[in-house]
Order: sequence, then structure tokens, then C-alpha cells
Amino acid sequence: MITKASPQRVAKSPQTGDAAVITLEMVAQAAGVSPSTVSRILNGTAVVSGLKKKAVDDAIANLGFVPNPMARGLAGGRTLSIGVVTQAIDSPFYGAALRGIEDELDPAGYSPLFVSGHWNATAEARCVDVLRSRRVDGIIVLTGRLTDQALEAIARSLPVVVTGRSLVAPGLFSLNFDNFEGGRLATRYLLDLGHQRIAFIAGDQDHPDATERLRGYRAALEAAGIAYDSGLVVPGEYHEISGLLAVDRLLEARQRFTAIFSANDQMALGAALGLQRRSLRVPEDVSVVGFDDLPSSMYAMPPLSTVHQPAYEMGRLAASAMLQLLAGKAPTADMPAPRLIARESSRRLAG
Amino acid sequence: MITKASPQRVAKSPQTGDAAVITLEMVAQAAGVSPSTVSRILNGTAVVSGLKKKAVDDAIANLGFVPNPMARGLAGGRTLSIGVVTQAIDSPFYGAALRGIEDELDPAGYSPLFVSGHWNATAEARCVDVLRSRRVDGIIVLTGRLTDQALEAIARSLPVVVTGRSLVAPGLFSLNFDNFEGGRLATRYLLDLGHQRIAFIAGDQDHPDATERLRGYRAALEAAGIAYDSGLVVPGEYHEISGLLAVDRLLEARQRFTAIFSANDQMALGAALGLQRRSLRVPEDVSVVGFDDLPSSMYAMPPLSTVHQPAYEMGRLAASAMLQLLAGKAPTADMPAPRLIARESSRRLAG
DNA sequence: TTATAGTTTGAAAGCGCTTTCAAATTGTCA
DNA sequence: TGACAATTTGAAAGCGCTTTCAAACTATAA
Repeated sequence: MITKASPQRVAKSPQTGDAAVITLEMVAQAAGVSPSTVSRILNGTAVVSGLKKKAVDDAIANLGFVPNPMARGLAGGRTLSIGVVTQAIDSPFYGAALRGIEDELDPAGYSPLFVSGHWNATAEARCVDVLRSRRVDGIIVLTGRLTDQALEAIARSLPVVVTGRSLVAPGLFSLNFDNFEGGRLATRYLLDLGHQRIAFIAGDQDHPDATERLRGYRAALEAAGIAYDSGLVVPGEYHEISGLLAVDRLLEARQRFTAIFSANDQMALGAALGLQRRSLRVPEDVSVVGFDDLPSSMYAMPPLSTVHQPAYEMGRLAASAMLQLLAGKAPTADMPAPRLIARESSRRLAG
Repeated sequence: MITKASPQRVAKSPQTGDAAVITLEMVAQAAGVSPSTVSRILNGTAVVSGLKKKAVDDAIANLGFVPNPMARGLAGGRTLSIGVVTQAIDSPFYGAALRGIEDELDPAGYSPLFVSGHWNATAEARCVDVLRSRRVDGIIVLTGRLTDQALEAIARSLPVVVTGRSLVAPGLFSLNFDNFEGGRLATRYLLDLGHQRIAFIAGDQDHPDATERLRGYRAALEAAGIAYDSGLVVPGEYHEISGLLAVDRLLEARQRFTAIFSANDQMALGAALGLQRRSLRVPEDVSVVGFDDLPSSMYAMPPLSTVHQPAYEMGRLAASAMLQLLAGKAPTADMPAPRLIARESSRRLAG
């Protein structure tokens, strides 16, 4: 009589050369203990006598046992995976954050599960549902457009870490960069260089970070006794093209300005290109300062002065906060303060 | 007597408002059939009478049932997740590919699991082990440094799709971009513009794609009857800084050249900066052509001429090939041919 | 010494699903 | 109409782990 083979039986691990699919039960047998004991040792759930512990550890090492996360998840309710709702996985800014998350989660045995929300509340909600259906142990939300209430609701069933806003709720930790201070810093830097007419290319005003940066711009102006001129502020969408268009608008409106502060680097780069198209040199004719300090900004032409936003660090902090949340502790992470990086796209106003 | 609550019981889905954790068994009960029948309908494993099917579908919809992937994975041996070994999740090039993968996998109900190999064979092997321990259904390897044999070995236990090389093996599909043709195209473009002394900034020579691009460069020169001059070829590491350093080296060696072809955009941008530092204008004094066509290259200063490499498309194709592999079909995907994108960083040689 | 409390350990019951196997149902042909 | 094959369905056995519960053992007190 022929019995059908069990489906998808993994043969051999080509890397390690170990035999296939070692189960906890096999470890138990090899160590001469019960499966419960092996599980306890694996999870540190209970005290086990030194002798048995050693026997089990040896068996695990010898057999090359790797616990099956599926089974663990099913039985224990933990999947050792963390959902990450990002906005655009291919954005230079979020990319760095994702790497930070990965680097922090990996040593703890957790794996990130990235999903892209595309700056869209509906899509983000769907992402959360996907993550929930995958039974992630927690969710990290990188900024995004979900409402605070929606986040609080998620936090009722799952630990949540969110960046880009300040929110206090049970089961939720938020990690906010001081965008106001960053905006203020950049503007004051330009003021200190003697610039008085500083244009501002704003980000999407639905975003708290964009509005905060604008607020910082205004605050610095005010502190310097310079009246706010709404004609110098043009809206943007955080993409290069917005920066280019913004310059066109400013120039067509015949605005006078000697410097541009852009709410992010991508728009700053677009603005630089727009200026060059109009035969205005950076920084000789117009100084440009960005925000974010993307890795490539250092190599832009000219290298871009900008407010450094520690995306990688932010990812690490978010992940570490999540780990603390999962451990039942109250996270303590705090974002570093904004720093201005002066490069060649800005200079002292001549005359 | 007090019984402890089961651990981590999810309360309510805040998004949908549905009651918590509907199981297949509850669906079966609601529809008045056995769990087996529900499973069969879910997976299309067997024919089920129209009546029962309708009852089950209704029950699923009413209860808002979402199958638990853990349980599915445990029982069925499928996890509906695909491991993706990428090199740097925050690289502009790979970012686009990852998005392509995500976009293609998502509608099929699969989730990608991204891990970064950091251009390091050992790290990549570890990544594969992590993915295997997570019981992914297949692995997509984006280029990387694993040997062909290592990949073939993995393919013996798991379907594999690999980009950046041409490899034929059972259970494995490879998707290669024609880097040779790309290199040839860029070089010929420059030759057609009248350039004769064209410097080449090479990528890491351990990479087939880098060596292929170099080969294309040489082939174009040869076809034009121009002798290959190794003094015009400088090594690089695919990062901006390499481009900058390469220009320094060329200039310090007093090489004459009117154009630079860089094996990727990042180095091209670095080179442009290096040229500017030496008071050489792009494109007036030196034409620059890159490779990749990163999204930001369009907004570089000046906008960079480059060989378009369809990273997003590549991701989609890789994912779609994986889906076909999983369905037991032989994938048919093929990469689009290289295209040259002429922008402002290159121009006809004057005189 | 025996009774009692405190520890370590194992047996066994799930977690939510898939899949086998056999039973029940339906259809077909003599 | 009965005998048999073909089809649809359900019962039950896992998948590999965690966790409860109670048994077995050890230490302490009377």
C-alpha cells in the first residue's frame, strides 16, 4: 500500500547541511525530557534544573533545532513579528527609518513586516488589517494620515508606536521630532547670514510636521522682528517637482527673495534646479536650505544645507520602544534635537 | 473559582467594529456545515455543492472571518509569505524594486518579508536562514553575492527567483537586465556626440552587473575603432563618494577626457560634484552619463543623462515569476531592454 | 518519623487550520 | 430494481508548539 507523502517536506538545509525539520519533540527525546521542559527552557518560562537544561541546550545545538514560528504563534499567541506601516518603502527618508527598525528588531529575534500606506488613510487602515490578520505582535506607524482616534483604537488591542506626532494613550507610544525647532533653526540660520527675504516652500498642510516647520519659520521671523509675508510662502507636496514649481510661482509673482527654506530636501533640490533654469545661481544669487538631510543631499550640487533629521535613529528608537512596550515596560526613548547642517547651498548675503 | 484568561485575546477590531477572532469552526457552525467543507471552499481544494458554498460565503461575510495565517501555515505548510533578500532596504534603487514586489504580491494575498544582506554573502546566507525559519513559501534574491551553487542549493527546497544573473536550475528562475547592452548604449551615445576620450567609473568588479557594464563600454569603443585605454577606467564602489574620488584620480593622473560614463547614478552624481569642485562644468567641459535612472536623477543638477533600469518593473516581474513558480508553472517574465535617457548632463562635443 | 509546603517535571489539552479516510449520497447501467 | 461507481461530505488526526494541571519529588516543621 502506498501512502501519499506529506505535502512540502523540506529536504535539507543547504546552508548548514543539517537534516530537515527538527521539532521540539525530537529535541525532547534526544535530551531525555518532556516537550514541556524544552519549551520552558526555550522561553525561560520556569525554572529548570541545571542538568536538564544542559542536556536540552546540547540537544538543540546538536540537532540544529529552530523553533517553528507558526506553531509558536498558534500556540502562544506571539508571532515575533512587528508590523510597520510606512508611507513609501522607496522613499529615501523612510528607507533609512526602515533600516533602523530592522537593525534594532533583528537582534531581539523579531522580524519587521513592512506595508506601504501611500499617504492615504484608507490604505493605511487596510495595511493595519493586513498586519492584524498576520497576527503581528505590535504595529509601528511611521507618520501617516490615520487619525489619532484610529491609532488609539488600534492600541487597545495591540501595542502601537507612532512617529511624527505626540499622542498619549494606553498601549501607545509616540515619538516626535521637533519640527518646529527644526524650522526655527533653519530660518534663524538664514537670518544670521543676513537674509531678510526668505521664501518658504511648505509641505502638505495636512501633516503636522509640515505645519510645525512653517510655524518654526514664522517664529524665527517674528523673533527677528521681520513681518511675515504670505507672498513668500508657497505650498508644496514634498516632491522635487513641487520645489521646481514653487520657484516658478515665486518668480512669476515677482517676489524678491535672497534665500529659500524648503520644508524638505527633495523640494529644495527641485527648487535649486528651478533656480538654475532661471539662471539664478545657488548660493551666489539665492541661498537654499532644506530639511531632512537625505544621504544624497551631501552630494547634491551644490551640497545642500539642511536640517538633519535622524531617520535611521528614529527607526531604531521606534523599534526599541516597541520592544519595551512588548516587555510591559514604559518606553523612554526620546528623539535627538534638530541640528542644522551648513553646506554649500547657503551663504552670507553679500552687501 | 477563577480561571485565568487566555493570553492575548484580541478584543475588537477597531477598524471594522467586528467581534474578535472568528474561527473557521464558527463559520462552519453558522453555515451548518463541517469545518472541512469551509476549508475546501476557502482553498478551492474540492468541489462543493452550490448551496453549501453560498451558505459558507455568506457566513464568512457576515462574521467577517479572516483565516489565521499561523494555523494555515502550521497545518498546510504554506505561509503566503515570500522572503526577499535585498541588499540595502534604504537604497534608492532597491527601494523601487521592493515596491514593485509589494505591489505584485499584495493582490495575490502574499506578503513580502524583507531582509537586508548588506552586500555580504555571509549576511545573505543568514538572511536566508531567517527566512527559512519563518517558513516563507519562496525566496526572491535581489542580486547579492551568494554563489550560484548556494542559490541552486536553496532552490532545491524552496522556489527561488534571483535577479542580476542568468542561471538555470530546477526550481529557480533568474531575471537579468542586459547590463552589457546598457553599457554599450551609454558609451555609444557619448561616441555619437563626438566624444572620443570617455572615462569610465566602474562598479565593484565582484558584481556581474558591474563587469557587464564595463564590457559594454569596451565593446562600444571597439566598435567605434577606439583603443581601450585602461588609464581612463577607475574603480568605484557604487557610492557617491567613489565618483568624487574617481574624478580626483583621473585629474591627478592628468588624464584627458571630455566625458564620463559612470556605472551607476550615485557615482555619476559624485563625479559631477567632483568636477565642479575642480571648476569643470557639466556638461560644458565634461559630459556625464550615469546608469540606473534613479528617481532623483531627473532633478540632479544638471539633470542626469543615464541608462534607465526599470527597478520597479524588475520587482514586479520577480514577484510575478515567483507566483508562477508557486503555481507550478514555468515563469516567462523577461526584462525590458535598456533605454538611454538623454538629459542635460551630456552634450555634443564642441569643435 | 509523619505531615505540610514548596519545587521541578510530565501528560495532555488545545491553538485554528488542512487533509486523509471512510461514510453518505447521488448517478449509471444492466 | 439492484449492484456498483462516482461524487460530495464529515469525523478525526495531525501540524509543532505553549500552558495548565496534577503528579512526583525535595525540603522544612512538628
